[in-house]
Amino acid sequence: MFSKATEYALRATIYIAQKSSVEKKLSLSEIAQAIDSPPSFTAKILQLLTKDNCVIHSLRGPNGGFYMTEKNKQLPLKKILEAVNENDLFEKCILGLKKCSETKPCPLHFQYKPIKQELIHLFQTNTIQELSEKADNESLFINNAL
Amino acid sequence: MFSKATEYALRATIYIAQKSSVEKKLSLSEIAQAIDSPPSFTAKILQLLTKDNCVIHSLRGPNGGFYMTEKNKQLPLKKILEAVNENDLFEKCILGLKKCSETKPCPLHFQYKPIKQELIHLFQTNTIQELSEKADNESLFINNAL
DNA sequence: CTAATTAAAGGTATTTTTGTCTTTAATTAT
DNA sequence: ATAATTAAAGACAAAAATACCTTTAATTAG
Repeated sequence: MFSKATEYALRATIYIAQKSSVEKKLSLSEIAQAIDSPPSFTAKILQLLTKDNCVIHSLRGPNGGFYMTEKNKQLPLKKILEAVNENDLFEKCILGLKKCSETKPCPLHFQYKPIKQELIHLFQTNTIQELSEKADNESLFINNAL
Repeated sequence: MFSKATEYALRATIYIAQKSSVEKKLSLSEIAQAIDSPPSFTAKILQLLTKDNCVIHSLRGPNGGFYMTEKNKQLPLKKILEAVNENDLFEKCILGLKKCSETKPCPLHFQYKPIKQELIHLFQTNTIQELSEKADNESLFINNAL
């Protein structure tokens, strides 16, 4: 479904939302370990997420790291997809046809349409905060450990 | 969403269902041109689809080519995904977590679940025949031409 | 001010996916 | 039988995704 980059972006952001604040920043190594991702590759993805301070913030130096403001945490999940340039995933034709549209539909177009819209809805309506709260509770998790 | 290989597999199969029969076989070059895919790469994918004569049939030599029996055309789209080993796509966790399950769900698990099931349903209930009939009609198409 | 710490930036390496090309085998028409 | 035609098989190449590593810049603690 998603690329590894996008999966790491989603997991990392949920983790940062859950554990960080303006006062408490998280290091790259903590994040990568928590979400079970390769540190250096994760660094690249976190950089994308900090572009324009859009989704997460970062600060260099001792006690620096990655963090989110309360405002950031209110952003929809869609913002994460935008940051890693995978926002158009759900807009694409499921058969990979460039010209597929309402007026020139592929054979699956109208059956895929409602599903596509549910996916878009899912990422538009859920805030990062909401997801991180779920990850707090019970058996919900975001790492890959046994 | 899908890999190029899977997109080509779906488009090629729909085309073969639409245009071929036991009496009328289609050459690789015709198929690749019709669905706008690289011929040699498409050959590899068609080979997968002919394994065990599962989805399509092929015959070498003059007037040979690829074709489907009426029985083949009654198969669900899912068979195509199985042939190209992308059948488990919809089973996977949307966050890429190996251990995500009903009892150990990721934060998106229960929201993604119904969507996942609609996708599975879509590929299980639609036969190749049904899709190719849609591609026959009106403005429905399966190539990438203008 | 200096040293330590941390992310940013950029290059490199590996793996996977996608795409191409050549040779072989099967089939058919003559 | 022979030549032509077609897919199968397998080697090879290019591109993209993933992963790693080194240097630089920013920040802070002392």
